[in-house]
Parts: sequence; C-alpha cells; structure tokens
Amino acid sequence: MSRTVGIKQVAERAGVSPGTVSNVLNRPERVAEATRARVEQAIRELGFVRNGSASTLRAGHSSTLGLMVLDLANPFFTDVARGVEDIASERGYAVLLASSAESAEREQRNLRVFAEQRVRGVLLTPFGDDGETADRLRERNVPVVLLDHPTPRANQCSVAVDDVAGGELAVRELLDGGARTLAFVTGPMVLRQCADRRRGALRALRAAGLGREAMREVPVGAMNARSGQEAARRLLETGPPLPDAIFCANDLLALGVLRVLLQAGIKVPTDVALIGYDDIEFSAAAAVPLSSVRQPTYQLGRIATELLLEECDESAGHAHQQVMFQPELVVRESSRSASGGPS
Amino acid sequence: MSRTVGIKQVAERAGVSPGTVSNVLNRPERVAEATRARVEQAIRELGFVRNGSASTLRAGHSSTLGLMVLDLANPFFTDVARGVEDIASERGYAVLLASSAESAEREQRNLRVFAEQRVRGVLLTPFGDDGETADRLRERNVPVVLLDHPTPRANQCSVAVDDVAGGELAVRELLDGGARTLAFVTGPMVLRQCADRRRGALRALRAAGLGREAMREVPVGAMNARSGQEAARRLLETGPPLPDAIFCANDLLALGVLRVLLQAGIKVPTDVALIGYDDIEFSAAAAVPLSSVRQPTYQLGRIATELLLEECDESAGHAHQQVMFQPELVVRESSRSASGGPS
DNA sequence: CTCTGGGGTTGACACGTTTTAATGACATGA
DNA sequence: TCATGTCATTAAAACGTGTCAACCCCAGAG
Repeated sequence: MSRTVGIKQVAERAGVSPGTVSNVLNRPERVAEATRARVEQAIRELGFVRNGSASTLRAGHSSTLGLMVLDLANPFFTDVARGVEDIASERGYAVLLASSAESAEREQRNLRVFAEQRVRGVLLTPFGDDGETADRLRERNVPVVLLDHPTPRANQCSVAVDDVAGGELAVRELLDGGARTLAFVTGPMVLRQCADRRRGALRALRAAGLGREAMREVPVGAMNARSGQEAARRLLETGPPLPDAIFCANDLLALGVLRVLLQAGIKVPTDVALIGYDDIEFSAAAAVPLSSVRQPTYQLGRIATELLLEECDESAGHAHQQVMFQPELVVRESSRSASGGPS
Repeated sequence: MSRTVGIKQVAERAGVSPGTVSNVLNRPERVAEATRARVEQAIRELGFVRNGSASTLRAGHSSTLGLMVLDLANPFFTDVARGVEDIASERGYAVLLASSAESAEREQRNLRVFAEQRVRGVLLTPFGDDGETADRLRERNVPVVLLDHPTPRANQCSVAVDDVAGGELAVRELLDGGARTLAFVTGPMVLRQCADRRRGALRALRAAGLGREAMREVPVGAMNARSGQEAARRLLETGPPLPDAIFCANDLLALGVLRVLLQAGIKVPTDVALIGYDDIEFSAAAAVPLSSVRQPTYQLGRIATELLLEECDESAGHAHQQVMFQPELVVRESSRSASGGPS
C-alpha cells in the first residue's frame, strides 16, 4: 500500500531537499555530480514519475500541444498527425489529439478540453473559416497555428496548400481529357477546403471558355466514402445524361463514387472520368487507380509544429509566417481514357 | 492585460466564496438556486475555464483516458478510436490518443506521458504480449483494459476478437477455393495479432490434411501497405512457382500485395487468390475487391471504454471481464476465381 | 423564550511541483 | 584573521482547485 511517491519521498530517500530533486529534474547542471547520482538512483528505486498536473499548475501551462483535425478517419489527417507527433516528441512535447469530426459542436467541446488542460499551443484545422475560434484562443494567450488553412492576417501563423490551384489542376486535367460537362462532389461549403477547390474548378472552367452551368454541384454532408456513395447514387438517379467527368473534393468521396459507378456497370474513365483530391495511399490501389492532387501532407504537420513551437518559445522573437505549398497533379487511370477521352 | 481568471475571480464577482464556486461546478445541487445563477453568470462574463491541472492535482487523478493503439494510420484503429471517443465524451471524459507505431520504445514513452498526466485509466493495445506493461500500470493503481488483446488472467479486463478463429476462417476460405500452396504475409510475431492469425491458419491447414510446409511465411517489419508491397516483391523475386493463394495478416498488407501483383500482370484471383484481415473500408473498393475477415471494430472501442469506466468508478464493485468477439468472413472477389479456383 | 436541526455558505488547508531569496561551506586573496 | 566570492543546497512561498469541518441563519418544536 505504497503512498503516492512524489518529489518529497525521493528527496527523503536521497537525503536532500525537495528543491534539489526538482533541480535534478529541470536544471541538472546546477547540482553536484555526486548528489545528482544519489537522487537519480532514488528516483529509479521508487519508480517516481513527475506529476504533470503539479508542474503545469505551477508553470501556468503544460508541455502538451493540442492537435485538432477535421476527421481522424481520413488518411490525409493521420499523415499530418504523424508529422506533428514526430516533431513534438523530438522536442519533448506530448500531443493531445482530437477530431472535430466535421462538427462545430465537437470542435468547441474539444477546444474546451484543450483549454482546461492548459495546452501550450494549438494546431487547428478549423471547421468554419471565420477565424473567430482561433481569435478566442489567442485572446487567452494560447499560440495557434492554422493547419491546412491559409490566412490573410499577419497576426498568426498558418500552413496550407493552395487549394484553389489544386482545384484548377484537377479540373483542367479533366477538361484536357476531353470532358465538357462536369460534376463536383463536395462536402459542405463552410469547409474552406471545399470552397477553395470549387473556386479553382470554376477558374479552370472559365479558362476553357465554359460557363459555370457546365459543372453540376453535388453537395453532401460529410467528406467520407459513405457520402461519396450517396452522391453517386444521386447522380445516377436524377438523370441518364451523366456528366463526362466527376471531380471529388476528396479521395474518400472519390472512392465512394467510384464504387457505386462500377457497381452500376459504368466504365471509368471511358464512360465517366474521375479525379479526387489528397492522393491518399489507398487511391493508387483502387479498382481504377485514382488520379488525384497530391499535397505534402507529412511536411504540413512538421512545419506547422515547428512554427508553433517557435511561437511558444517566447525567448525567440517570433515572426508570424503564412506558409503556402503548391499541390501537384498525379495522373493515374481514372481521369482520362486511353483514347484521350470523349470529345 | 487581464490576469488569469480563476475560481477566485469568479467568486469575487459573484459575491461569494471560492468554495461556493467550486460547489457550483462539482455539486450544483448543494447550492441555492439564486446563488448558482449568479455564479454561472459570473463564469460566463469572465470566460472562466476550470484549470484542469489544479483539479487533477487536488483529486489525484484526471478525468482523461489514455488510448494507445498500434498504428493510427490503420483504419482499423481509427474506427476503434471513434468508439472510444464516443463513449468517453458521453461520460465527460477526454481521450489522450497515442500510437505506439509498432515500436516498444514509443509505447513506453507514450505510457510515461500518460503516467505524468495521471490519466484515470488506460486502453492499451500492447505491442508485446508479455503483459508486463499492463502489470506495471496496475501497480500504480491505473486501471487498464486490454484492447484487441485477450488475456487468460482473471485480474484484468480485456476486449478482443478471436484471431485464431479468424485466421482459420481466412485460410479455410482459400483452401475451399482450391488452393493447395499458400503464403502468409505477416508482421512481426511479437504482435499477438500476427501470431494468433498464424495459428488459426495452421489449424485450417491441418484440418485440410496439409502440413505446415504448404504455407510459406513472408514476414515483414510493419503492418502497412508499404510492407505489403515489399512482401509481394520478395515473393515474385524468389521463385516463379507462386503460391496458389496469399493470406495477409492485415488488409493494409493485402492492399500492398495486391498492387504489386497487378502491376506484375498477375491476375487475382485467377492466378493467385488473396485474402486480408480487418475488412477496412478501403478493401471493398480495391482494384480487386478484397475478401477479408471482419471484426466489430467500433463495438470493440465502445465496450472496452465502458469496462474501463466501470473499473474507474470505484463505487461500483467491478468484476473483471474478458470479452471475446467472433470474427466474420467477408467473401468478395479476391479470394476465389469465378470458376471455383485452381484445382 | 430556548433548543434543535438542517440547508447554505465559508475559510482554511492540502495536493506536488517550481522558483527565489537566503544560507552554508569552502577557498582565495588581502 | 577577515573580507570576499563561488558554488551547492535549502526553506518557504506560490500556483488554482476540492474538501471538510465549522459556522450562520432561520424555521419549527418544545
């Protein structure tokens, strides 16, 4: 029935004061070789583990970062998370991982948990794009880096990929394949990712001399495969004249769409061309290997974390940065038929 | 330059003592209607957020659960995590999510973070199977529920799926399809999942009157698609007589294998049959829809969390349970050719 | 009138750590 | 011998919350 072992018990065992133990833990250089060894042995013998809450309470903030993504089930975000964790743990930070599951309510709830835990900083892929959420955090002196979300404002860091350019790349590819009528399968427009990719798509249309009526929009509630299937069914039901090509705001959506199309006996890309976004690992292995728009996912997480830690480290004068990567088109089989597509 | 707002500031503003504010937060029924309203308003006005570290410090434990999985990039585990988060947040608990990335060192490091944060309990998919890790946690009075890991020991809870039965199902399916020589693509044998599925596979072989030499084992370092590709390349390189069928310990491995086979012009299932494990969402959408072994993934997370919370709630006399689900075979196209397979 | 009881509220302490100013030990130089 | 300085260690005071015994007030009973 060993009582909880704290810095005090360690001190007693090593024959020093609690303050010295604390010094061994935090500024080992200030303590004499011999005593340090004694303390360290006592720590091992007692199996002491520092009480993080007490440290946090005393310091006013923890050594934990909060990472909030839109959807943990999306390989895109787990890749980002890998990048975040790698850097964070390298620097001695732990990561509190949470998913807003594309719901404003869950986002707020999770941010409250972050706040209660007094996380040192937050990496946020916001659900809405108003920036209000981030502002509220900054008011509380919590550094925030926007993740996969650009910002025009100079008072905060952000790391993002140019989704307008990406949308343009995708649709240009479809148009180059010969498509003249399109469908855009997308999640809710409050998601900046969707809105920007749509803008890019429209831009590509315009550049090709087509009006926006050439692209039918098929909005669904979430950015996952299930919603993709729903979208495809809706497309099939509402009219036989299928579009020449479909642009999905997301690879998950695209995989769902693809599945339903194939089940309905529709050939991809011969009957309908298809392109997704994110280039998740599974896209290359799909029934018809999926063309997509690749982003430097892992890098996104790394860079964002580095910026955040730099901002947390008040010693260094930190200049806010808005990093913007360029996406890259990955052409596989789904986007244009071997013949060059319908014309 | 507002000073940090704590229970004390709230008390002052509401004209009550700090103790009362604490009561409003933790035992609202003990405080009179009118004062409660006043306090709650003060809380809103000041934007007060309870300091979790202080609570934790005082209480001796947080209201946070630790969840450690083998691989966050594996949809199997993100599904489990969804189940965990749903139950946890329903009961007012937060979830500290960590991935051991199939590395003993990372597992230990993350568990140390859990320990420092004084998590209330841990859901653990252990990397090794010796049970020592779980024991050490229990010594510290941290309730542990083993997740996706059965235990014969009556002194702890566990939730698992019968992987031996699953391995048997998978291989029997391949044998029923006419296969006589097999390959087993698997992660390291320290992973219980791999070891058990292998045992099941061997049992199926025996039942069919075949010796263990009928199944060639192809071990790889990790349970992901990249490793699957590596395994397939190794199979292709080492000899033209390919096995009739391949059993992968994991859908991720199977997707990797599938990809390389198809690239090499090998027809699945005509030339080689293939079956995976987990039935992740992407398997159905693969180039050749993947046969697999389905587990009640989401349920796994839910039940495990319920058990853990029950164990944390010391008031209720908690009886340790070992829950074991049965897996289910999902036959798609990859496991047997339309003709009934080679014979 | 006093006594009793109970609901509502308070004040003070404890939780485990970090930090700061103070203390002690010891050597050096005057 | 004493002043001075350096280095290692210590004692004590926070940090913000939860708990618990004590307290106050008022109603109802005697």
